[in-house]
Amino acid sequence: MNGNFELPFLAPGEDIGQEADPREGKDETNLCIFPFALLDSHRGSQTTLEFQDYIRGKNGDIVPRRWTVTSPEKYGLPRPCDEDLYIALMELTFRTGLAENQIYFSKKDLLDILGWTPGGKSYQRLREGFQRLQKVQIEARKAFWDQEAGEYVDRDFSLIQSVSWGEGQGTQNNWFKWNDELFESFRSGNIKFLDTELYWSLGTPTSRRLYRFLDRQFVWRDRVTIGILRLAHQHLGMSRTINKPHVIHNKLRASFDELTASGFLSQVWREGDCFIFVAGSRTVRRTIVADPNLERLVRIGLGHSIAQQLTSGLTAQEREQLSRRLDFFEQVELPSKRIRNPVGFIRSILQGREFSVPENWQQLKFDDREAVPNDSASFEQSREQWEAIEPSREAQERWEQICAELAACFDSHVIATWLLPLKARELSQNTLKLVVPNNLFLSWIGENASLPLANAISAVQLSCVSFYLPEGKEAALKIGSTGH
DNA sequence: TCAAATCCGCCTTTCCCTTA
DNA sequence: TAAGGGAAAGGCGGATTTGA
Repeated sequence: MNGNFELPFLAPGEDIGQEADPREGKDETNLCIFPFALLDSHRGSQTTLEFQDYIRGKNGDIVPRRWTVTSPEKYGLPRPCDEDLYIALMELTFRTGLAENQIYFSKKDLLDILGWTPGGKSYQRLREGFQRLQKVQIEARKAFWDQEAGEYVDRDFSLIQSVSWGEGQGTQNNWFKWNDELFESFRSGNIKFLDTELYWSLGTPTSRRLYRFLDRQFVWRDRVTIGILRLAHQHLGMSRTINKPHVIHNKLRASFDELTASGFLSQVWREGDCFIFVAGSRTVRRTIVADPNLERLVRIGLGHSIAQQLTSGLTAQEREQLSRRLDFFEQVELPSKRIRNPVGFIRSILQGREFSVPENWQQLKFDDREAVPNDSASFEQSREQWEAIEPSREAQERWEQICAELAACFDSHVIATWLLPLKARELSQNTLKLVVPNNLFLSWIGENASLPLANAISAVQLSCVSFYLPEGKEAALKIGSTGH
């Protein structure tokens, strides 16, 4: 299940039935690595920003990754306040569960999220911010991972495609549309959680950008070592004229203190020309969740904290039932019924703990797919065999390590949906034996994850992963380490 | 009628750049 | 390495307009 479903259209201003949780934000995974805005509004005349770092390419070669941001002189480059606007727009967008690319808003709501006082120049800043996000062009060279091609690819895009700035109040005439490619990237799962309560509490643009960058890095490790100049110039966007490590260190001291005081960092120190950051207790690793249902609920549109609250305390059996209930909702109810308020619908299911689904609905649904058995008896048999498989503890821990490595390539819901459910049966002779629930998983892994998986296997020093079906039959797919 | 939206002006803050 | 100047944006509060 990849959650690839459409939600019914919501009219402007229509209540989506979700309790807004404005502190649950999202960030596009590429936009937190390289900046798209000035760090300092005082460099207003600048119309180009260039950033570069290096990644390991398809064949293990070191490939330069370039990120060029340009803007017409008339509008200028996005400013720090425009970056805040982007975070606020992401909050708004994900409150509607990615239902539509056309997002309606009230100016007052946006100002509330941004924490700007309604009045003064706030409305003007808002309007100009939209214009700059619309006019900015990003040329990303080898910065986007293409799952189909299995390599990093080039992308040219703006952030916002169109904006309607109505004169009236409310949400009737005020809307914006994300750039199609960017919106598709959100839908493909190239997004991560952002603790916006922490984000908005940070006092300076530098702290906010450092937080977004490090939060992305902490997704798959606790400690980040990075060259001082590289961090300052390529990822934070500080002026290249500030090129002495001690000067940069002094400028970043306040941000380090702020992030340490907030609990996001536990320690940060300088070793030669590098900074070493250690994640603190507030670094939330939501990208790999123990309960895949949680990610699915968030994707449907529930706020993370609400989803967490409603799924906490479920027994293993109830979690399994909920998973099947969500399958039924996504595959049968949503396409066939006119559910006006899917978020409210799902909440009522969770609150009532009513997870039952009609008998044999999977048979009807799965009959269309060659990947699963096409009679209910063999389907049931296969499911029983799958449930009877006891993972080996050592092998399972190794598999979770591999999944953690893959967080650099795939987003949470992808890992939670397609990879974490696999059961690691055995680890012998440096080979990990994994059992997949059905052929659908095999074909997905073969098509989308072969290369990243090979890299991850190499990173945890294994030589090979082989796959088995629940009935014990070995699959043709086998992935070996790329390494050394 | 009242909340939302807009306009305006003044003071504060931020940060690059220069100089000692 | 630190301090000060300067330029530009941000913050804030009050007055006014708009529209449901």
